[in-house]
Amino acid sequence: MIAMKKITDKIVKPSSSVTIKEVAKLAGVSTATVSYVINNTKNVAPEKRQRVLDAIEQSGYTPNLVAKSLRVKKTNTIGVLVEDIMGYPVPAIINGISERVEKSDYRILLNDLRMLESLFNQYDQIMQQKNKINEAISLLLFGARVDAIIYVGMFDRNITGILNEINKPLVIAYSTSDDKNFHSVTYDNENISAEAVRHLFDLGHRRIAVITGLAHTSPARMRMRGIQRAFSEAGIVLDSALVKNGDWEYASGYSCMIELLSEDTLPTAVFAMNDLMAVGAMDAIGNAGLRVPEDISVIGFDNREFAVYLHPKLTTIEIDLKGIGQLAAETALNTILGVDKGESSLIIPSRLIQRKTTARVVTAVKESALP
Amino acid sequence: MIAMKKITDKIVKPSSSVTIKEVAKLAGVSTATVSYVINNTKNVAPEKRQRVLDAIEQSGYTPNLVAKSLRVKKTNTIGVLVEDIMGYPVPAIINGISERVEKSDYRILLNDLRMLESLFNQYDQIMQQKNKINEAISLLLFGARVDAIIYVGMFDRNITGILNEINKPLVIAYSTSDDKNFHSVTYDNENISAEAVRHLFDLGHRRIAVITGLAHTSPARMRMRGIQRAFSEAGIVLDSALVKNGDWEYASGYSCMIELLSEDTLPTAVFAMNDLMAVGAMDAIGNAGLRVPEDISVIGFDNREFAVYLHPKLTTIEIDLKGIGQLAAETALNTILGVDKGESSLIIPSRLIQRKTTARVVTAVKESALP
DNA sequence: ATGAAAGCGCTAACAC
DNA sequence: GTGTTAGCGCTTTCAT
Repeated sequence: MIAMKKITDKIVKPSSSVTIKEVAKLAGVSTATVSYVINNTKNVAPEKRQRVLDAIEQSGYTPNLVAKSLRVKKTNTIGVLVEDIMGYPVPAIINGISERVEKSDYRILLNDLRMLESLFNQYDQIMQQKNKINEAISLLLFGARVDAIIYVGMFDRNITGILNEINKPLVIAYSTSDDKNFHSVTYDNENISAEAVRHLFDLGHRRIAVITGLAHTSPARMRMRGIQRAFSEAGIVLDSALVKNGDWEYASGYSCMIELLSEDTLPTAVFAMNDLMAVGAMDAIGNAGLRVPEDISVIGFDNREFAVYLHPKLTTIEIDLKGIGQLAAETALNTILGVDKGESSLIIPSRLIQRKTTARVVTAVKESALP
Repeated sequence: MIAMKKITDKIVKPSSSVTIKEVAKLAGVSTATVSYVINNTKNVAPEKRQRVLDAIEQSGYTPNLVAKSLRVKKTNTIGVLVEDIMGYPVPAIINGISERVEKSDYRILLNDLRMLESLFNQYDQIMQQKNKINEAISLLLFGARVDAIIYVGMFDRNITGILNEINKPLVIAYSTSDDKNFHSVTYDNENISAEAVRHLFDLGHRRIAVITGLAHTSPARMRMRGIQRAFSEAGIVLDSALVKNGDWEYASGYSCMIELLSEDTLPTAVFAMNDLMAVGAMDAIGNAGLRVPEDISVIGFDNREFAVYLHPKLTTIEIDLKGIGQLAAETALNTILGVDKGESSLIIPSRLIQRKTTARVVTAVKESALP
């Protein structure tokens, strides 16, 4: 009899149709009692509790979360609003969010703004999309009733003008915001840029060129600040003729490098503000008949997947994308619980990855000839 | 007065606290009437309808979707269960799903199984994860009450043993399933592989090597079938000494190519079953002092992002990932509506992208010297 | 310790 | 054409 019961238990499948009411009847208790044991919200007599547990297993009961959400006015769902899931940092950030959120029994409602299609990289047009953003936020908040929103940017820019009358936590990941009503978690630009040039200094480089990103953008400015700090701290002067303004794209890396190559005295190293421009620079160097890193060292930023398939493998800076996601989720969750830590702008450290495109400045001596 | 009212309308913010009841009171009608106009579900007198519309705008009312879901037993949400969002095909597939689903006013509940962490590419262990998968499905279905599930695979393998007692549509994207209870939408492997070797034939190649993926996997077998078909249709024999078994990873592409290079007569072209192995092969060729495509043509599969940063740019096969996502969503939506088209296994065509690693076999004549 | 019952916000009979 | 109202499945107050 007991054995039979066990077997019966096994073959039962979860079913959407069984409710708390039926479980209650099966266990011979009230629905309230069932609710108490499910949520551990009140003491119930051990034997009753067991009867309930058995009834749950026997019936394959799974609580209807939407009914619960309606009742408790809390969905245990966080809305993840991404500018574009195809944007290179986005999946890794979502990965981090997902990992953290799952631990707390929250779910993710994903909304993809699909900005890459409509923008074609015209960053300036982004602000035109504010309405679309605010509409999505409204839907998430007042329609789906998510408990918090994580906004995942792509462009590491300052987000402003987002609905400020919102009554739920909003944390911005990757991008930043001047608006102190929101939390933002982003990565270190300045210190790591300084570290990158220090790495070049250590290798003996002094004539260091930099290919910047779009000059007015926040990351370009912050990276530049780090670079300048490293120079001034080392008492070395940065030759302004050696800084060329790119636009984050491959082609600009290529053309900036061409310009650099036409100078009277060549740089011995170049810091490109992202990997795309770094590849462009490498190609330009190669086409000019020079070699990386023997003639010119190059260092990128982002550690894109392709960095490791380049020849030689690209020395670059890795952003802890997953860490950003985790911390963003952590922050959202804490704010929901009201244990907000206060600090509104969090920064995750970045990391320099030394690969093969940077080498010591030694004229006419190949890397392979070094000890 | 009118003008003032307009201004007042403008500054009103959406608010989560206003319910249909308050709108009804504001408009001087019943909640039923409000519901009728919101959902266009019954005729209402034009002036009443207008009063309701005004009241909605004035109050900033947004329907509480969780209440509605509970009532109509339908969440307008589709659960997207991905094996790992970091898997290369996944974001593009989600992109396609998102685009399609948004049009029909559905939302996406994202669940990331994060298999990459736990698997380390031990495909065989995947089956051990069945429990985890089924648990996630149960949660989505019976907890969150999604209306359908799209399972996004990474490994293009046959999915079996998934909960078969489910009462909601389940469509498998990218992977396939023998289980005819589910729809699956995947991409073309066989025809496009045949087309790739035909491309090589057209270029005059006859000694064509192939570096396969893990031999027992479904895509490896299907691609091989396409290759063999192309050979037999052309009346050319495939030298079995020229097919080497790789494992999808870079290193295997490299080592297989090394073996190939040690043969008495070299192949003039090699078809690697993915881009990773293609790069490995290219590197081996380069290290052996030979040149791509002058000495050996190479062709990959997947059109990974890095394909375009290689030297020369990789000729490869592009899978229409976004199309897979769109069709998967379309299928799920149709099944929800009961307008299921019947066909359980859908296949999206792939596309050959001719870039610079394939060239005509002409000994001692460089590509650039051709007309 | 337990249960009866109200009510979360909405929709859809059903009655008028 | 419009309103009344029951009820979706759950939690939680309030009695007991």
